[in-house]
Amino acid sequence: MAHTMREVARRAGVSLATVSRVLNNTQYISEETRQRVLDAVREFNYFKNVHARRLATGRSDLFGLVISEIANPYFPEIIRGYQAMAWNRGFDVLLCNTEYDLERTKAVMRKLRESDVRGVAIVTSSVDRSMASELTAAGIPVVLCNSDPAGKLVGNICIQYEHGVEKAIQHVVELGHRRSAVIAGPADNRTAVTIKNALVSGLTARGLKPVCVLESNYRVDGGVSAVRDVLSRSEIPTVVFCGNDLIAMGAMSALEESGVRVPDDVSVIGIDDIFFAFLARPSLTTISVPREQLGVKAFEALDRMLTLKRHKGSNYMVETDLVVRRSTAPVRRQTLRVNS
Amino acid sequence: MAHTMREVARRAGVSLATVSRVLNNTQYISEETRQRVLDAVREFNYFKNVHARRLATGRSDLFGLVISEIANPYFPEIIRGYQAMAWNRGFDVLLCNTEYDLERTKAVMRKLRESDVRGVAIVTSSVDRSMASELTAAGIPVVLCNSDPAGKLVGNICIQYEHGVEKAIQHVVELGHRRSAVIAGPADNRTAVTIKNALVSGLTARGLKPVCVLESNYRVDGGVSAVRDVLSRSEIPTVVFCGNDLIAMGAMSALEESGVRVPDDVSVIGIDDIFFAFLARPSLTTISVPREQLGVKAFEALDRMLTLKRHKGSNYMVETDLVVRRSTAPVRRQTLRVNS
DNA sequence: TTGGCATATGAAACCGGTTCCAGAAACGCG
DNA sequence: CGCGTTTCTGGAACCGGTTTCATATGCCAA
Repeated sequence: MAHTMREVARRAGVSLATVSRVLNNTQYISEETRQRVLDAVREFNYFKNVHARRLATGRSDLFGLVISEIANPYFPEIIRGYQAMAWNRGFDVLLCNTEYDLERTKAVMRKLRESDVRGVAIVTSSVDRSMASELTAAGIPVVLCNSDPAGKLVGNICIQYEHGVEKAIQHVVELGHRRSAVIAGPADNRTAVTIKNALVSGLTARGLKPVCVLESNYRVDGGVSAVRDVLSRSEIPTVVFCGNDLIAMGAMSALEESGVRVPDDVSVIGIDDIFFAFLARPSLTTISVPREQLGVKAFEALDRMLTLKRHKGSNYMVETDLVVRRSTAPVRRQTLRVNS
Repeated sequence: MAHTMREVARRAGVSLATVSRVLNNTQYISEETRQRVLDAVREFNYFKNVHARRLATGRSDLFGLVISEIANPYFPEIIRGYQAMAWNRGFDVLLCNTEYDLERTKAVMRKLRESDVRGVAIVTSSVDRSMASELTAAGIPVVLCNSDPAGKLVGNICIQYEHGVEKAIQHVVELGHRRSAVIAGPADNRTAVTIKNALVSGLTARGLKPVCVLESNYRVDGGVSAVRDVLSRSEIPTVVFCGNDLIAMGAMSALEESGVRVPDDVSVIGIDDIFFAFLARPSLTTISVPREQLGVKAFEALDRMLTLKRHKGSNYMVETDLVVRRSTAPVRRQTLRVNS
């Protein structure tokens, strides 16, 4: 077992309280005593026990971050932004993934409460507000993503897909496209629905009403099978809007596999601008979401709620934008022929 | 503030100890008392405080995992494997990233000690053994990756690159290649050096001595600039071995940009088989590393050391294999011409 | 009837820190 | 010189649980 503060105190010939004061830089401590204590600390290679400290202070220097799965390339930048903020302020991050599983999500909420974290950012829409209320009920501030407006102990960060979507539509209109398709994310996902609606209404408003709107999972294989579906129909679109970049990559693969060239025959647009979007071939035109900034904002939102005496949350927003790469091109006039 | 066990005890009309017993399923407790306590718990929506529990038991139900950066696509699967093991056994994971920064790394080690985690897996070679010794000195078992042989409180998991490398070389030999190049990872990275040596000696042994061996960072841009270097030389290789998949992707980009076709003119081989390797165009031939399994093994190694009375660590290994995709092809006879 | 054991519960010590309160020493000022 | 401050330190309560030890009851065998 490691050394305790008592041992250090005894070694330095001072009281427990004094050691604590030296280590926390509080109160008046004579330079001489400080040195004696620090020497003893060094000698024992002493470390404070976080758990004891947390218990004693009643505060936990921990912030929670809830994502759905680490393997999803959407999250890394969010984590990084959030974690950087926390670390810089001397806090730690408890990273939890729901794995899209309800039981697991409940366990996560429980864990967060037990650890009495100072605040929790939930950046996946696989957790709905009612689950979060368990945290707020315990007085823990929460910030959500694309959820309902903020309230007591609840902040909300809205990703403004509209602007990016608008620019994307503008882009394809300029390229002369007339027939579009939408491959949205899962229908039970708040964000996916928001995006789908933004796309469909935006396209319709510009006279580009999609020839089909499909639902899919948020993974590559979802994009693959959705494209097969699209290609099996009578009317083939010249541009496909995808609910995220993974779907878009699956879509591109499947298109190429069927002998449809991207972007010559069909243009593809994704959402998120994940790290690999620019490495795809052709590199992916996509609506970028400032994810690192999202992580930063999420932390700030929590920090703010904690300092305010009335723990009223606020609404924040982050903007999206279009990143034009090589997966979009002008329409070709002739009709498309698809391989068997 | 949340409710405490004392309040629950008072509400249920029992003692503190009894509540603890009910909640931990220890000792003899009458069914009637149990129910009364559970009712009170439900009524207050009571949660135990982890910190208090940890302090009281002296154990921390936490395992540490040290990586270099979350944004690196090498890590997600490792994290997932490790975390899954921990969760299934009722443990939590404290995820720490060094960001390749020495100060930060020290802070991480400190943090891990303070949190008195049960064990730590260090799966990045940016942390050397001497840093880890701070943990073992405190009696915390550690498992490393591609490090020195195991010892007291130290386990080691070796990724057997040799087999995968051997198969990769076999593969390119069969394709008729004669001139190779190696773009290795950073020279100050243990693993990168191991791989480089395996490649160079393997290639040399098969009469394919590389025309050049470059060092690079482990990122895409590293691959890009390394390829520029390669192409500026008099002798152009027909196959390029890369230290990881990101380098390989950068290499492919840079090659295509210079008008060199992959795999027609030059074949490219990566290492790791990250998620995006199969999405690259052309899809990347690569030496796969079973990363999820690595995470699982790392946890098992720690678990084992903890149960053994003598905390002697063991050596483990995980195998690599070649995944042939589209970035490798038979050599073409004619000489390659490079764009300006 | 009594001794012994299993069952059920409470009182209190303890984990390793923080912090309040009090007291001592040193200092400044009238 | 005496008194109020400021500086420095120790004692002890406390955070919220776990766990040991002691006690009480019920039951069965001797």
